Amino acid sequence: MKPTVHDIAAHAGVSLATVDRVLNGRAGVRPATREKVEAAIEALGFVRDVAAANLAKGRVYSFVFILPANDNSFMQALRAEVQAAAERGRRERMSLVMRDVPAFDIAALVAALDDAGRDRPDGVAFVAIDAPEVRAAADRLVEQGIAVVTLVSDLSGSRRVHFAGIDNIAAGRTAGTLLGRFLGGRPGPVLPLAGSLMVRDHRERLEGFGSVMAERFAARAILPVLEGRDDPVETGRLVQEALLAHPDLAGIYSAGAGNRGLIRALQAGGSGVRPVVIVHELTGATRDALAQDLIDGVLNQDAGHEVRSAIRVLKAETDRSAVVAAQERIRIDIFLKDNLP
Amino acid sequence: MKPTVHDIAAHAGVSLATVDRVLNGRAGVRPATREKVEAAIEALGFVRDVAAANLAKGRVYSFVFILPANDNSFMQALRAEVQAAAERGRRERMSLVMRDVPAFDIAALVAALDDAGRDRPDGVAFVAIDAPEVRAAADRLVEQGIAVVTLVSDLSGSRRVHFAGIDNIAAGRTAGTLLGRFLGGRPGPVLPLAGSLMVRDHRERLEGFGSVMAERFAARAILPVLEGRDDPVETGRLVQEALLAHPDLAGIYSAGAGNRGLIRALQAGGSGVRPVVIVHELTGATRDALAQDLIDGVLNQDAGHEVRSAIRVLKAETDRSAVVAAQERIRIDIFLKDNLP
DNA sequence: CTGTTAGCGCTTTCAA
DNA sequence: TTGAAAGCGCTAACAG
Repeated sequence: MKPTVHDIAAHAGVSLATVDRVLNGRAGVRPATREKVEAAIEALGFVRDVAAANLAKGRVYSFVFILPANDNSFMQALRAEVQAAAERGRRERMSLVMRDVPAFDIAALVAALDDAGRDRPDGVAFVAIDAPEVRAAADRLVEQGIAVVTLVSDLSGSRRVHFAGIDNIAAGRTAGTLLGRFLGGRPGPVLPLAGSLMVRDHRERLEGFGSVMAERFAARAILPVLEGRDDPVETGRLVQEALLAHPDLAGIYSAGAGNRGLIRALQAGGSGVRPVVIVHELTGATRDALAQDLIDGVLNQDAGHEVRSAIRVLKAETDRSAVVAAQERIRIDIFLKDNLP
Repeated sequence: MKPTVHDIAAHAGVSLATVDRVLNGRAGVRPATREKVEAAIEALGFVRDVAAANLAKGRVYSFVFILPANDNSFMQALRAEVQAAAERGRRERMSLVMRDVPAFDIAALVAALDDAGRDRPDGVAFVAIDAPEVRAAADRLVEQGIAVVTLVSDLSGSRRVHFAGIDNIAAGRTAGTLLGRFLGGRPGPVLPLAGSLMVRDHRERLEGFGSVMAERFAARAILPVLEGRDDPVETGRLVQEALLAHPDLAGIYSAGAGNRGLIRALQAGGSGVRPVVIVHELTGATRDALAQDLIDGVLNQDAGHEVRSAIRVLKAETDRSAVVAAQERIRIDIFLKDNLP
């Protein structure tokens, strides 16, 4: 049978309370006593039962998720995943509240972070805007002993314990290789599209994309980046114009959201061979477009995985326990028509 | 505060024991009483605390993993993941034992399954060989009330509760599209490679591969499948011969293991442009080959994910609780040089 | 500084 | 058919 606190108390010749104090690193134990207990723990190979401990503590993990009130499909999916996790959480001694903040609003995000801190939750997860004020606010939470995790978009130089999101430079490079190789010898320029170059993830994707194109497909002309503000209408308009301006357009890489507009423009595109298209995020629209051969590949980050991972990391941080590193690496999923889930 | 068994006992005007009997569907409760309790559960929105229940039961989940004593990198990785999970399990009231059986040996696998059943574990996970005898043995376990999960390779028509592995037909199709598109207009035939056509996963991969080639790249000549028995030496020899016999060989799809041999043959290949190569399973060898531009893409199944998923499903089955379906779908990971983990 | 004792939420004898 | 009471492994007052 696995040894329990009782066994180690007996073995060390002390009471349960003392064992508990040593186990939890609380003060008020004479060094000699502490050593006896530690020796017993070592000797019996004791590992504490976290479930029992949490039960005794009456612990309820309390986490706050702060998400941008952005209306694109990806953010909707992310919110749905947080919601689902919150519901499951009831079964597992976890209270998870979700708060919306206006998108791309630094002041609002800072306020939300400070606000979240006031309730003294065990952990906070949020989609970062990469700004010094936000970094400072995140660090204030860490200062209070609250575990902080960034979600989808990271915050450089901050003391957040973890980033639950993909490597966007690698994603951009992957898109570049896919697009370059799918194009093969087909002539014509390539159009990069983003939501906004102010957002770190889009910027990094284009950076990765650009470097691969320069390294491996140097002959290919790259048009200037168009910014569609993650808005389907705006994006659609920009693409339509580009298709007219460049009848020989060979490829499109859409690093941002608003792909419904891109897809509509492609459908309307009409005559000629359509360009090779790689986009981000598997949504209803991009999924259908892939199935109908309107686009060629979708890079995706799994919102469900990101949310579950953020929760696991926050829990582990609260318990001071370890995570399985490999499980918390968010993959860059590549979907072709053939491996749609 | 979340309602507990005490609350519902009070609300229903019965004792804890009766509540427990109803909760666990045990006999010996008058229908009228049962209904009172069920009404209280409903009214208070009670959800049982599984951790507390397991503590009280002194439950230790007991699972057996049966893996082929196959020496390729993938199986080694799989065994390492099971080992790691077993170690973590000590912390989480789980006893996980791993048993080896000779690879591709139906009788040995059947014996191992029957043997596992004798210890009456809560669940068994194993890499299936798709044969009627194995199916019967698996069903015998299910009959005993043991949860059964197949791992990596599935068992058609059996009563296993879950398959923790990838969709191999889709994987083959994906490989086909990648290879076909990477080839573009480059002339020359394509060589499919497998470990053995007796194994279901390899067969399915080639099936998917073949259908995509026929549908979308009909002009491309496909050479007869070569079987390398998942052995590096044998596979290397076959590829070397093929390279000599077909100097214009344009592509290779390796659906099985033994890729070290393939890679060596490619390195030796020397003169001319090397074929476009897509293989399965990210190992040390395939990873290096990808980084060095010796091969073009790796399809992968995440052994760690498969093992963790199998465990989650077995646990859920034992507890009669639900899983997050999306979390248990094993992805077909696609790795290019640019998104290596 | 250390020990005693009463739980956390649930299950399980053993009586009634 | 039902209930009282003890206890799973751990923590947290409260004494001493």
